[in-house]
Amino acid sequence: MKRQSQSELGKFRSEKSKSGRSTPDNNNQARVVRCIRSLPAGTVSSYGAIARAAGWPGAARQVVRILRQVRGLPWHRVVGAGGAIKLTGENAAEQQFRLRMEGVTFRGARVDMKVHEFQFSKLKRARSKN
DNA sequence: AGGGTGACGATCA
DNA sequence: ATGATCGCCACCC
Repeated sequence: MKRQSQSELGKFRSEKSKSGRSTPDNNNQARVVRCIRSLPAGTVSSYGAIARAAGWPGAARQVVRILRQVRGLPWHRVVGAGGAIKLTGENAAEQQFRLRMEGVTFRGARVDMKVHEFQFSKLKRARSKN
């Protein structure tokens, strides 16, 4: 079912990118960076959620790329969907450590999203008339 | 141009 | 919970 949403997003994106793609992905990158920097300590968000919040749905993998190249970002506050730590080995351990240091709690191996997932303002959708 | 690659995401067996 | 698939995106040969 939601499988379809991915292809639909794809269409939406490609059409839109064909018409309004004046700036490659610099703008997107800038927005993604802002979203990541806006994450308060003790909260987390997912790659996909960041992408959507930045108005770039479906670009979870790009979020990762940005996360890797832009230094100084609170990278540990970005996890996989459902709160999964996607890094491996030492890196995963460090991310978990950093999160715990900020008071983030886990449910098994995943971050307790119910409690720590940052809610990006969804005014875009909410403000149908404002 | 064509194919491979990821700190991804959703589904299904 | 785990692994396989398939879709998606920009990069990098």
